[in-house]
Amino acid sequence: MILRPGFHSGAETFTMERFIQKGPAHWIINPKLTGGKEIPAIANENILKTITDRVIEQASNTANAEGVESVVLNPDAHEGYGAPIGCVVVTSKTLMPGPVGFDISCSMSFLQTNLEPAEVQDRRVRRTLIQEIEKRIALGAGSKPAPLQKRVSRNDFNEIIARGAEATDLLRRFEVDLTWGQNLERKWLEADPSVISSRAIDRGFDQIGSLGGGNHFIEMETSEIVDPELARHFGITPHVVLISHCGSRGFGHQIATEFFRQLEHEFKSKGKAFPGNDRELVFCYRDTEIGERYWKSVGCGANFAIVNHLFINTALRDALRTLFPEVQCHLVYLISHNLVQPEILGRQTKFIHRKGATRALPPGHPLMQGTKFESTGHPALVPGSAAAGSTLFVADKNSYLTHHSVNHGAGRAMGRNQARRVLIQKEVDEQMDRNDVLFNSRHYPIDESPAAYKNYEDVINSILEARLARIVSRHRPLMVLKGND
DNA sequence: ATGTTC
Repeated sequence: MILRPGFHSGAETFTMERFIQKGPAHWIINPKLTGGKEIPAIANENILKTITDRVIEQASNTANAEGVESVVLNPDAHEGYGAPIGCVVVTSKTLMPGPVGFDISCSMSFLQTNLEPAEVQDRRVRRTLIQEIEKRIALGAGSKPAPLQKRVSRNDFNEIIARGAEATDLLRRFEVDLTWGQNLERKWLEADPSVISSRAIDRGFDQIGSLGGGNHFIEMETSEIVDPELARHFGITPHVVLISHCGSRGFGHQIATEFFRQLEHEFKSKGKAFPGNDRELVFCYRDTEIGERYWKSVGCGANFAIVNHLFINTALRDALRTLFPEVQCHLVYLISHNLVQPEILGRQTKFIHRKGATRALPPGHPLMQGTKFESTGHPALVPGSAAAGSTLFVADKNSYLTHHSVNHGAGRAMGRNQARRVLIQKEVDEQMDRNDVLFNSRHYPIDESPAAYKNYEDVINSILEARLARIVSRHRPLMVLKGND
């Protein structure tokens, strides 16, 4: 049992169990801390220590919001705005912009190549590849139109946010490999550009095909196959892979900002209290005018993010081709971890909000019917850090505990300001050097240092011990590109 | 996450 020292209640001070164990790496937050709500947390004992009082408070605030039926914390849980990052929130009638996040449909993608690790071992080869990628993909905050973006017209942009990966003629024109579309989730919400503000379109227009900053990244990694049968089924081989993390840039941010503002105004004008007195926990009913607009808007954000990611993968393929003209690339999967989607839970369709949570649907799930993942479940990629690399999972028998989700990463162990205070730049850079991981800047962003994240092995072990998911393959970094904000 | 403060 984990004790919470110095818990204050009125005049007395006592210790209280913060978590109660339900199974291997499976706990609930003590209902006395959550107004009686049962909030599961997936964590081994080391990870449990990273679930701070503030995360518990945010999880409790979210669970007690009108319309919320379930909140679950994954091992990467850490403080967010409104709801913690690394959580799943289930509703039936309400939609919540907080448990989706500002970066609507932020996603991971996994591009399998047929390059041998030996072919990119030479540092000069990797250095050249970094330069070729930088020529094709804008990195960092703001708008720095890249070659692919410059070919996008206003009409193209409208089609991108309306149809996403189903805009096949457009994608063909941009030389996106259309076979990649089979391995991503294209049936999104009912996207409708007519509800999107001109400001959101203006912000997004210059940014399609760009990476962004913060924790977004592109990494080249080696592969180690753990489950040969599943790896073969997914198309994963022991060759070099390119994984990337990016979202909907200023477009999704603007959409989210507008809904937070509108809903805050609506709550205030009706004299309605914010859940947990936190304005970032505002919500709306799906069957209202604003609910309808949010639904259609999130669809547009998801479509932007998908095409953004397809453009990035196309640019990565083209960068590889400059050195390896015959290289073959196959998109294994592209999956969002910031989204609300309708999914069947039990017998009913619910709104599953994943905020920094990766969907991991099991074999036989209705949404997998007719796909190559029907008999296996789909791949769920969990990046760790530029030192730890990443792991590709598939759902295991207990994935129902998290409504079929795993964490979206290692999760921050310290805030960005704290990281800048306590970490030493020279040591961060030297660690990358020791690991022979090349990066695209003079200094690795210190607030993105592996040391700023939770221990990846503990995070992975939490997933495995809880039997949420099992490992298909593991990947170690060779080089990383980040926006230098 | 983000033209990092309506």
